[in-house]
Amino acid sequence: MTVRVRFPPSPTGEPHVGNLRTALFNWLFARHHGGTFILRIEDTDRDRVVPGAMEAIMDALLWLGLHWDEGPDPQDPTHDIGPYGPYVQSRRLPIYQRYAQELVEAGHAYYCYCPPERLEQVRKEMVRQKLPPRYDRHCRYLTDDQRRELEEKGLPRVVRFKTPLAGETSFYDLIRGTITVKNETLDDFILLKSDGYPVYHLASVVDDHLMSITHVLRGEEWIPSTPRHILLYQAFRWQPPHFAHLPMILGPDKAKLSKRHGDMSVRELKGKGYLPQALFNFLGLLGWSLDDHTEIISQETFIRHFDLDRISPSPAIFNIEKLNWMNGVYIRSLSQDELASLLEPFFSRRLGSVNVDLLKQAVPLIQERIKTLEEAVAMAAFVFLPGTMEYSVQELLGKAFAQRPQEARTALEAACSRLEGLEVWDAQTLEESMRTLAQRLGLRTGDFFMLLRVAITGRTVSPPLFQSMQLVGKERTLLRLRDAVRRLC
RNA sequence: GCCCCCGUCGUCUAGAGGCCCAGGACGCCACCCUUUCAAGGUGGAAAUCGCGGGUUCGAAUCCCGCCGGGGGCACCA
Repeated sequence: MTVRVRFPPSPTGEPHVGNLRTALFNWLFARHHGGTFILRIEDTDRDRVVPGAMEAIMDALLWLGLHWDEGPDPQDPTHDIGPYGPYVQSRRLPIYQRYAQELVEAGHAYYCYCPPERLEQVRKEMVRQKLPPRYDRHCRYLTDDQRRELEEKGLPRVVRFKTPLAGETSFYDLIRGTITVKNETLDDFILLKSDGYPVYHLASVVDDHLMSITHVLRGEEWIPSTPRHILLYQAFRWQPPHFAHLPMILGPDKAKLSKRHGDMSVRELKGKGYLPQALFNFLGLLGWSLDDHTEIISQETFIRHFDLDRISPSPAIFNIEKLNWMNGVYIRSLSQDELASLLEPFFSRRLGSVNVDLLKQAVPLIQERIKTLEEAVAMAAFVFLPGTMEYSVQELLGKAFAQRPQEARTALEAACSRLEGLEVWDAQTLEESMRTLAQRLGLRTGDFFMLLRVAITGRTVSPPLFQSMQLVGKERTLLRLRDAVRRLC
């Protein structure tokens, strides 16, 4: 039997790394086993559906390189790819209604006419008695006459599952082993809402069966509802798929990742300049390991080795520091041209369109200094900015010249006249020239260079000075040095 | 309140009875390199394997209890 797995997001907002990790593990599992990876959109809650969210999810998957074999067509999401469609649940309503009806007829489900207010009341009363807040099964025991009467009133109704009152339900989790729950702790959950839409439990069980899903790999927050799903499979007389509940990804506060952790959204990460390869690698190691020492792992290697037996059952905190490091590793592995073209949009967004050729030349100066693409802008802006830089006199003088600003001025003036006469303007010449000048002035090279650095780049931390000067060019370099002199008058 | 899951350095993890007075990685500290910052190199601090009982010649690894953390309990997924 070939493996068929699915990633079933609900389009209710920005996808975050937790969602993406689930998608990644499903994708890796499918690829490793030569199986099929399916994208299914679970949009059965009309109130929570956010316009554009479905597109955002698809963009995130594509960005990471997780292409699906079946699901909405990325070119045109109103169409489907694959033989088991539609893959958007709101387009499958009649199917769920038919199966709900079947369950009612088979005596596994019943209509419930209880208004929300009554349910609320019941729940409150349960809590007051320190009992789990559950439905009291009122409508389960309606007589035929009562039922007919309510039916004639035309009251809105839902379909509820007739959960067995006794016994227990268990399933084998591929990561955690057997998990058993007493049926008496379960209630008669809703299958079909009064608006005719199915609830998750029904929709996912029906679809997983109809789509021949073999393995359900989902977050561990689903463990408590899996017994209900098992009960549904039994009621339908269907063979349930295998289950594996993945460890959750937690925020730094050790709580489940949610909208509250806004910076963990894929859009945010992409916007800050994390590379998809880095995120892929990082996420792949959150709950899974290749061995006891390998950290940088190619997509091919992941596919070759990924399996469920090396997934850890315990939750993991999303450690952005490690992602930063890993992103730096991947940035350094890029070619000059690749990095330049990735950097281009970040620069032009902040500085207006930039000279791509100049950017390409600037890449070697920043490549090993950045952890995210976004950082490059602040680090290399001085290369592209016209005119003088912004900084304080205090920064310019630093500790070395704080007590002797006149010496700093003299040094800068000397640098100006020395540089003016320079015929060749490359890093090597500049360095030789400035080194001898520092010696002549009796200044420590470090102190003197820092003066130049702040004047030319506007910062006390910058890429190597002379390569920077080379890129900035003679004209702007002199302009900025003279400006620095002026500030010291 | 009830049910379920989880528990090895701050964090991600290796470990499936002796190879472990616990290995790797991020981060942190120091030194080297060095015009700043990085990158790179070398070294270091950092887990009494949540706690307490067993089982065993021997336990991070098996069993029990406890504690702690998290998740679930909707006409949300």
